[in-house]
Amino acid sequence: MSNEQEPRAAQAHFESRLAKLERLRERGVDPYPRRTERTHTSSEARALFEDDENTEHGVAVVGRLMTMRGMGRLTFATLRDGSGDIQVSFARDRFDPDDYQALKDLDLGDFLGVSGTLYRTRTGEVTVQADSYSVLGKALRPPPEKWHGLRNVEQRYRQRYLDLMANDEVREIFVVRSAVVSAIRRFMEDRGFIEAETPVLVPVAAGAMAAPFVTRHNALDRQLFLRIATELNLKKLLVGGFERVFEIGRIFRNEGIDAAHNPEFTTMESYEAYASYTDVMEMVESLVHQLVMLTHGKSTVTYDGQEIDLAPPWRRLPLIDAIREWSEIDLLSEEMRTADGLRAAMRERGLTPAEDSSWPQLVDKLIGDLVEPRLIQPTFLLDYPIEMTPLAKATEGDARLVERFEGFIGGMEVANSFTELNDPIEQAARLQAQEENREQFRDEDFDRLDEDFVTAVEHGMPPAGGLGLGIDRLVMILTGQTTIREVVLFPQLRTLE
RNA sequence: GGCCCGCUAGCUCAAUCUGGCAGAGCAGCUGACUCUUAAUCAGCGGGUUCCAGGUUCGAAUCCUGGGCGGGUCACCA
Repeated sequence: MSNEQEPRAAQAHFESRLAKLERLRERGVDPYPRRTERTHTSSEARALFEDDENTEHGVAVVGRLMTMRGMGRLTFATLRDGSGDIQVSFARDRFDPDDYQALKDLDLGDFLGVSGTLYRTRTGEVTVQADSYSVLGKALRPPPEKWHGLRNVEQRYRQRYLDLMANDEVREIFVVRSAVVSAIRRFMEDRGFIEAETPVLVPVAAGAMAAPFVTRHNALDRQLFLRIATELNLKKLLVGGFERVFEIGRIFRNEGIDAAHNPEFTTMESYEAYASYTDVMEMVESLVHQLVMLTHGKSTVTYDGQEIDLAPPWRRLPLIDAIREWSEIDLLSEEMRTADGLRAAMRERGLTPAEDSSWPQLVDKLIGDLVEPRLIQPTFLLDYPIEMTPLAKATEGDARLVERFEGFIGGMEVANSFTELNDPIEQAARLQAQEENREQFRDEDFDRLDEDFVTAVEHGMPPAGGLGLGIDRLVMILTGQTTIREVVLFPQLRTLE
């Protein structure tokens, strides 16, 4: 029901529609019937007539009433269904007088069913000449303004259904998103990966460096977390004998909200036994290329005013080289390997690292400030410091680095991959070091030691290449959106009052 | 969290700089109209200008605080 807080004008509109609803009921019309007759979608009906204009085609169409133009004894209306719009016309001489009069009790936004015959109007529009109509769902509130749609950004997010109703280009973004997710699933299945569903509620929020959401299970009387990654459970499946697994799912990180971050977001993680991160690089290039060909029919997209070519091969750039080139800091030198030394060097270059940040945080900031914004064309950054990556295998010949890459497009991180660490003793030690760092730096973002996971690796895990792909950000690139809220149907907002 | 911007009728926007009756289009209501498609024509109604306080004879407008949203910086993989 309409609530009493509501402005008077809105209340009046609501009550006017309620009165029409009552009148329909008084005439014995059920405004919310259980069954619908539909023979054609609106685009099917139009095609049917255009294929053969000389035959009489009877159709029953349905849809939302978008416009209505009454001209005395003749009324035109537009219905919109999932396939598009179709015009219908009501001629008074084809109706019982009461039924024609009752068109007045219809409102924009109502769902209607119309049966009749297809014809072409004098102005050329394929139209259903109605013999009968029925209300399928009376709307008590009006649709957004018909020329300008809904512009208010806050309302677009809070009432996304109105946004979808009014703005075609918004609807198109989510159609593309669906096609992208579906294509990713097909790509993985075609390569022999099987899809897994692992728990969202977990006893330890491990597998990434991020702050978790905390919740509670009453019957078990214990604290649980929402997963911050799907990584560890998927690797347990490698231990169990699946050689190729993936999961498309929501993960949750209790961190800031901005144009590139929503607290819940969707990733595709995959693990392939007997592969390494170089194999994964090729898979990512190939997957993204396939997606851009699907959505654009070519390998290039325009993003934030820049032309980006996603065709393989992508640039491969060692992280250490990237940092050296754009900051002239040699991350491997002795003095840069301490937090104090690195912080001082960053300050000399005009950066503003926090006083209490840990060394991995500083490196992260260095990447974020100086490297990431320059990676507009697709680029793999290779080989990260071991301190910031506890789940990856060390690079051959340099124990300070691990085999890890991140994939960047348009200055955004979209992929993260390791040659997975499968040495249980080293794994336990590396995660233990994360625990100690978290204590020492009071930084909740260090990874956590999950004993169950270590036990699993102790049973023997095959060598593997793993991947995490940020689906929201990929969809941003593929739809030209510069904020994540435009590719998430219901982005997180503060609640009102 | 800092800074900047925004919030006016159901919707899209004016009026805010320079304080002086808060307007328009769409939507709604009444009527006319058998070829409209942003229908048209005639008429009507609709406002706690985000909230609270202040300055003033007078506040949508200026000031202070707050809310929500957007941008940006910081933080955050």
